[in-house]
Amino acid sequence: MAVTIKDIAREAGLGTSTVSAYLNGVAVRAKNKAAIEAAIKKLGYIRNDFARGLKTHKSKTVGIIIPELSNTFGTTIIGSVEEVLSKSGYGILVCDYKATGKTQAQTVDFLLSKMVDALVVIMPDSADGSFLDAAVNGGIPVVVIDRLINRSDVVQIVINNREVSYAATAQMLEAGHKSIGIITGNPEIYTAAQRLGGYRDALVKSGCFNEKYIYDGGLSVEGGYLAMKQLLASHPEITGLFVTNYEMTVGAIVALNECGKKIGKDLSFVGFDNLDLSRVVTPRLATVNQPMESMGRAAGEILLKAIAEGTMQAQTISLSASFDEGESITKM
Amino acid sequence: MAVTIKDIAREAGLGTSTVSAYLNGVAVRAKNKAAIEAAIKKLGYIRNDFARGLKTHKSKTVGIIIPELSNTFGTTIIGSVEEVLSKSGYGILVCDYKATGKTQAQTVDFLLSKMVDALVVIMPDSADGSFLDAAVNGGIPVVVIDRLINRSDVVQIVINNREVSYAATAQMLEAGHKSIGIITGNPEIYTAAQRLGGYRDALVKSGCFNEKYIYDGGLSVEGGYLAMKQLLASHPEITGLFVTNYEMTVGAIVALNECGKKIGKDLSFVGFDNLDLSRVVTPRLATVNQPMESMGRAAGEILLKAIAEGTMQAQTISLSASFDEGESITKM
DNA sequence: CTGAAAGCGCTAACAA
DNA sequence: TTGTTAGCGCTTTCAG
Repeated sequence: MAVTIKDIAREAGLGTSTVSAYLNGVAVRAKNKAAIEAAIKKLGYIRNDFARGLKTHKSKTVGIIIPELSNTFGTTIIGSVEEVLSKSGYGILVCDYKATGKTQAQTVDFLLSKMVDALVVIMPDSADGSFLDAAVNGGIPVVVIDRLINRSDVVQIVINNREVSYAATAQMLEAGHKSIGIITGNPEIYTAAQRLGGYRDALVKSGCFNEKYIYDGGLSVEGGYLAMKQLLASHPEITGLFVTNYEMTVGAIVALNECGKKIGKDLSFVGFDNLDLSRVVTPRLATVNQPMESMGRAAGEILLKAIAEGTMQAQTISLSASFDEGESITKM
Repeated sequence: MAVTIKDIAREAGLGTSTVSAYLNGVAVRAKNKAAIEAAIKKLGYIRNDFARGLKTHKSKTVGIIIPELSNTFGTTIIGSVEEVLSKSGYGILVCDYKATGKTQAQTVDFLLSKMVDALVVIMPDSADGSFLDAAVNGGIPVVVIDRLINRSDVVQIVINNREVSYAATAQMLEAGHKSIGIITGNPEIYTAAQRLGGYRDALVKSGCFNEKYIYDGGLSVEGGYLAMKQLLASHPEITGLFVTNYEMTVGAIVALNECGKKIGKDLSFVGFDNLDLSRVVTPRLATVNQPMESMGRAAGEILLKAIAEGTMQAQTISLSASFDEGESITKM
């Protein structure tokens, strides 16, 4: 069928192991090297990684699991993971499971049968980490990003959600706002709970906390939009708002525009993640910004090291998000 | 090492071929089926796709080549390709080559050695399609998306760039604008040339064409930003603007905001791709919208069919982009 | 319907 | 250094 190492060996008048050695960077006599290179070019040889992987039990690919590819935070992370890995010759096998109705566990099995050397899980479904059993039992290093799960045998990378949310909320309090709302996600989700926690801490401390000002935006553009509309209708006294992810921030702003509310003027606003959006809105949005590139790069480097050393130090890494004041918080 | 089909066979007291048959959906005696399933569960068997692929010459993965993962158009396409493919049990191997300094040809080789069953190329570098030689010679079906290349043996999916750009420009002409600028990319790039062409056609036809009103925004946010600033400085007489991709649209709007120019009021504006952005800008942006989901889905379906049939009908498919009037074009 | 056995293309001893 | 050879785990004839 395809041209194999055997064909090259015959063409070059050598044994297969010599060709294999050359292919793997082992020293080969100069004239043989030339002969092999000529044969490879002539026959158009391309290595079969399946045969190699079958032998070596290494695939030089890492699996990436993400709920959906439409999430900008997620794709940004994937990009920086890939950048690090590809420099070492690794490829990434990306699986989104939401749109396909698969579970995380099924996705892990799928990736495992593709012999991935490591796994990156972005935004795991829940704190229950049992879906990673097969991977961990198989000795595959795993890095989880964005949300903590109950496992002490993987590396987890998160941000200081609570602190930065506290800081964002405090900023509005300092500007004199007393009625501050939040649009967040289901509190069973780690990040949503943490971000709500920081918001709550700040408000409770200053005696301004009001349970009624908490809205669930389902982490989606649509949910953020709806939550914003509801908030405007039921609590017009609110003068400050904290929205805790990018998609909901987009939705909330659409709703504000539709209702003719001016950001900064009618409502002080803190959004999440300074992606395309906040660069475009007037006035410039105050935002909490996650260090996505660092998160992805860290994941890639940790995995590369783990693969090379055959072992990985389980740990939880908390990176710091930054707060950009923008111009959307007005003094009362 | 790992648990193999042999272990299952022994555990179930059967031959390996029986287990293999079961695994591949071939009928097996009920009691044997039960025994196999029990053994699989007990031993935690996961199929080794390398061994299978080595035998079958199929990997059930398709390679995706894209310049960079930070491009929203690209990741949206990837998402819908993946959605279609994963429903048939295929995985995607994603390679971005810009950030890693690789060439497209190297990326093709990399993917080929990973035994991908098909290839999707999003936004190829140039019209020179020779980088696909190895893939096509290897009999692998290829779909190219967004930009045409010089090859008659692959499927190419593009949009009606010229027509829709003509329509967008005509819309501003009809509103009474005479001085209409464009921010576009290097005309050596297929889409940039086509979009500029549509713009030019419309303006030439109405006698309003001015070479000086053409700005190169390098297809990037930064480039769009800079081009917008230059345009405002050198040609304040311009009252209408067409920006020909998403990133440059973002950049241009940032620049307008910074300069205190009101969209619609000070400058009529047509952007590209109604992603998060245009939903958020006030007034609602007029945009040319590419059918990204359809493009990705078409690519996935064509490839699935090509793999199943072992042959693919080369063709160029032109899908229609739509034009959304928005509220950013004002009558003069 | 089931079992034995021959490879798929490659790597890694081992011997030369 | 280089050639020979034995598998890696699976599918797939071919008998039974």
